[in-house]
Amino acid sequence: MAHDPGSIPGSATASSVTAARRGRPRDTSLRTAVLRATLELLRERASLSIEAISSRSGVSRPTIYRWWPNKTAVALEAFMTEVNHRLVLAPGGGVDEELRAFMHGAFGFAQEQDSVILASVIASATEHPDVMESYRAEFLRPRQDRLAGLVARQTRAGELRQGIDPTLLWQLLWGPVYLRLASGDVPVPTEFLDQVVTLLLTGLLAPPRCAPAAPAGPAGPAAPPEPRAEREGS
Amino acid sequence: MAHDPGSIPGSATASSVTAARRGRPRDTSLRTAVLRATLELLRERASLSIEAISSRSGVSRPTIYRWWPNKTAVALEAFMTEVNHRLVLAPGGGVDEELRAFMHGAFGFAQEQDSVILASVIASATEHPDVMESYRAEFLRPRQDRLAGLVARQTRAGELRQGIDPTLLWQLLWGPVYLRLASGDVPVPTEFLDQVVTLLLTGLLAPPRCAPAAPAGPAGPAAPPEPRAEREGS
Amino acid sequence: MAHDPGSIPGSATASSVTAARRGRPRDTSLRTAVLRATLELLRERASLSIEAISSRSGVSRPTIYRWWPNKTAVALEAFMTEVNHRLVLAPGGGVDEELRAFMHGAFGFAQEQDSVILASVIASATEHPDVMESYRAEFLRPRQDRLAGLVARQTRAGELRQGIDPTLLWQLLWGPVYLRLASGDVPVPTEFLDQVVTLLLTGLLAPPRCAPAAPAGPAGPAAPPEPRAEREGS
Amino acid sequence: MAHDPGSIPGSATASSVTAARRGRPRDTSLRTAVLRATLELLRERASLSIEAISSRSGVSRPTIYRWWPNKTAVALEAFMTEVNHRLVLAPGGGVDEELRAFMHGAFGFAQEQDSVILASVIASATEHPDVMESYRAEFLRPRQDRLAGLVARQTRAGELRQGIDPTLLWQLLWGPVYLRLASGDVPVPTEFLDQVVTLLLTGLLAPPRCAPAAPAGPAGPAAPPEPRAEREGS
DNA sequence: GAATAAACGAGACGGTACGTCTCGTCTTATG
DNA sequence: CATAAGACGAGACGTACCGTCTCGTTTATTC
Repeated sequence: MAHDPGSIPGSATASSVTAARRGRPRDTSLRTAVLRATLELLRERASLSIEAISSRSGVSRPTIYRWWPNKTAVALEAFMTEVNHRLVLAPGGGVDEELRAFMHGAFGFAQEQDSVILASVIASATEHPDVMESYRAEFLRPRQDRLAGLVARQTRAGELRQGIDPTLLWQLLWGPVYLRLASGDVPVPTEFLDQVVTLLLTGLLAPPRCAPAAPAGPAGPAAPPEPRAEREGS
Repeated sequence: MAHDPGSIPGSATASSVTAARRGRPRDTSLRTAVLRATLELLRERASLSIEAISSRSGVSRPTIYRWWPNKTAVALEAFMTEVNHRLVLAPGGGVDEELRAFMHGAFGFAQEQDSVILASVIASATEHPDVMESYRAEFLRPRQDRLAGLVARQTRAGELRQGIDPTLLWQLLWGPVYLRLASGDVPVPTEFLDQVVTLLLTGLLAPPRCAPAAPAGPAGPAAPPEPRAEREGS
Repeated sequence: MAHDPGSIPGSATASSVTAARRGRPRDTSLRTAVLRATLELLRERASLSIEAISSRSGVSRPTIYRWWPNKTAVALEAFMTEVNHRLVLAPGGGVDEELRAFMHGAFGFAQEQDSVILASVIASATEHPDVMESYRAEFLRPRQDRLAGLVARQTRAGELRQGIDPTLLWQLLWGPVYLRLASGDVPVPTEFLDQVVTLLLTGLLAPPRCAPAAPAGPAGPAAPPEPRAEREGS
Repeated sequence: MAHDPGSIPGSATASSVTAARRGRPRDTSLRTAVLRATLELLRERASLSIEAISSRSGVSRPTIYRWWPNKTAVALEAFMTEVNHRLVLAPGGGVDEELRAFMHGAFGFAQEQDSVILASVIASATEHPDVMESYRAEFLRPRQDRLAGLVARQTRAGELRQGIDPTLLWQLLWGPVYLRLASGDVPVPTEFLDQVVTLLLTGLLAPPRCAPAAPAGPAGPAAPPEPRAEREGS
C-alpha cells in the first residue's frame, strides 16, 4: 500500500532472510506511530495534514513522504489496519440470516465513530488514482467477492430469485451505509443494517392478492419498523 | 444561499417594489460569473480554490468573500442552480411508474459529468455546518418530502406494503446513486435508476410457492437483468 | 489646504460675496468632524486610515476623498488647526530673551502629547509633494520668517555675531525638537527649549584665557545644566 | 537584528565551533538578496512592501517572515549594513578637529541619497518597539558613546566648557542632520556638518568686548558663511 | 413652485498587500 | 542508508484598506 519497494506488512520476505540490507534499517515502529497518529487526528475530526501527523507522531515530514505518496494514502492505510481484521464471515443458514451476517461483517465497523473516516478518504481518493486502487483492492474486492459467492450459493439453493446482479445488490447494500458515513450520520447501528436487508428481501410491493391470508413467509422481518424520524435522513 | 441578508434570487419581495435600495446596486452579473467559473473548475476536476474562481471569473477575491462564506458554499450554490430546476415531478400512475419518475426527476442530473461535483461538495460540507444546512434545505428536503408523499399515497392505494419507512426508503434510493457519484463512477445512466427501483419493488426473494403465477405484477422487473460487469462497482 | 477650488477656511473671498453658489452648500460641520476624529485617532497612536476617520467621524469615505487628496493631507490640516494659533511672538528684549520667546512660540506645542503627530505627518509627506508644500507654507515659512527677522534685528543691535546664517540657525533650533518628536520622546519640556538656546548662544568652547576671571558675560545661562540622563536621547 | 535566536552575523560563538547545527543550514545568500532588494526599493522611493521585496529578491514571502518580524526591521537592517561600517573614529587633535571628525564618521552617510531611508525607518519604528530598540542599540548607542567620550576627554583637556550635557549636545548635532533627512533635503554635504560644528563651538553671541583680539582660536569658524538660500530649509 | 445643481450617505467593486498556513522538496548532520 | 532537523519556494488562505464608482436623498439656488 505504501509505495514501498521493499514491502513491510507481514513481510518475513525472502530479502529479510538473505541480506540484512546495507545502511540503517528502516525503523518499523515509525509506520505504527504514523498510523496511530493519523487515526487519532481523524477521530478528532481535525482537518488532516501531514504537518499534524508529523508533529503528533514524532516522525519527520520527509520520512512520511518517503513511505506514502500523500495524506490520503496514509489515511486509507490507517483505516484499513483498523477495519479489515473484522471481516470474518461464517457462511451458512438462510438468505436472510446469511445476508445479515454479511452486513455485520462487512460494515460492522460503521458502528464506531471512526467510520466517518472512510467517507473522507474515498472522497479525496477521487483525485489519487493509486489510492483509489488500494481502496478497491483492500476494501471493495474482498467484500464484493464474498457477496458474489453468497448470491451464487443462495440462488442455487433457490432462496434468491434468478438473475440478481451481485454488483447492483452490492450498491444497494453498501450505498445506504456509505451515505450515512458521508453525511456524518454516525454511528450506524446494527439495526439499520438489518432494516436494509429486510426491506431488500421482501421488496416494497404489497403482497399479491393470491394469498390474502398469508403475509407469513419471511414477512416477519417486516414487522412494523418504528418510523424513526429522529434524524433527517442523509 | 449566499449569506446575504437582503435576498437576491427571485425575490420580487415587497421591498424591491417599495424601495430601490440605497447605495450602488449589486452587480448581479458577478454572481453568475462566479457560479459559472466554479462549475467550469469543478468539471475540470481541478482542485477548487477561491483564488482560481476569482481569476477565472474576473471577480475579485474580496467580493467573493463578501457574498459567500467559503468555497464549499460557492460550489453548492453553483451546483444547485444547475440541478434543481429539473426537479419536476408529475405524480400519477402505479407505484412502479411513479417511483421511476421520482428517480428520474430527483437524480436525473447524475447522467451528466457535473454530478460528481455534488459528492465533493457534500464531503467538504461536513466541516461547514451552514453549508450542510443549505444542502439539506435545498437538496434533501424537497426530494424527501416528495418521496414521503409518494409513499403515503401509494400505501393508501394499497400498492405498497404497510409500514414502509420513507426515510429508510430514501436511503436505499439515494444511497446507491450517491455511492457512484462519490466513487467517480459517472455518468449514472437512467437504466441504473430503473434497476434500483425494480430490485426494491420486487425484493430479492424467490417467489413463494403459494402462487406460481403470481410474480406477474409489473412483470418486467424480474426480466433477467444482464449481469453488467463492465465496471467493478463502487 | 484641502484641494478645494472654492476655499473655505477664512475665505471671505470675493466669490462668497457675489454668489452663493448654486446647489446644496457644503456642510462645514463635516470638515470639523473629520479633523476632530483625525486628531483623536492620532492621539491614540492608532494607525491612521481613511476608513477609521470615516467611521469615527460619521462622514462617508467618498466625501472625505472629495475634500482631501489623501490621509496625510487630512492629518496635516488637523494638526495645523491645533497648533498655529499659538504662534504669537512678542519681540523685544535681549537676544537671549527673544530667542527663548521665539522657541516657546514656535515649538511650544511640543509640550503636548499631540505633537508626535507632526513627525509622522512630515515623514509621510515625503511622498506627497502637495502636502509637503502645505507644510512649508503653513508651518515652516512663518516661523522661518520670524527667525530671520529676529536675527537681522539682533545682528544690527550688535548682540549677535555678524554673518549668522538664519537657515542654519533654524535647523539648529528646530532640528533637536523635531528629533525628539520623531523619536517619540515627548512631551518636550520648556526647559529643553531653553537649554538649546543657551548652548547655542554661548557655544561649547571654554572661555578663552583672555579673561580668566570673567566667566560672567552672558555666561549665566550656562548655569550647571543638571545632567539629565533619564531618557536615552534620541 | 533579525529576530533570530540562533545568531548569524559575526557570531563565532562557541556553538558554531562545536556543532554545525542539525538540519539544513540557513542559506545566507538569502539574507543578502533580501537586504539588497530592500535597499534598491528604498532608493527608488518606492513604497516598501514585503511583497515587493519578495518578488524583487526572489526570496519567498514566508521565508522573509521567518527571519524578520516586519518590513521596518528589514529596512533598518538593510540600512545598518550599509552605514555602520563607516563609523571609524580616529580620536586626537583639538576639539574642533575632533568634533568634525566625529560628525563625518557618524553622519557621513548622509552625503548619499540612501540616507533618506533612515528617516522613514525611524518614523515607522515608532510603531514597532523592537525595531526601535535595534535602532537604539546599533545606531544611537555607539555614536552617543563616542560623543560622550569625546566630551569627557576634551573637557578634561580644558578645551570644552565645564558641564556640557553630552545628551543635549548629541541632539544638537544629530537633530539638524536628521531634520534634513526627514525633509528629503538630501544629500547633506560635508560642509553642512562642518557648519553645524562651527556654530556650536563659537556660539551665536558677538564677542565680548573683553578681548577684541580673542576670537582667534580656531578662527575659521566665524568666517562669513555664505548665506546659502538655495533651499528653503526644512 | 418647479427645475436645477451640488453635497452627501450608502454601498458595491477591483486592487494590493497583509501575515499565516500547509504543501512537497531539498540539504545537511547524525545514527 | 535511514532518519531528524530544518530551510525553502509555491501558492492559497481570509482580512484590511485603498481609491473609485453608482446610486438615491437632501438642501439650497434659480427660473
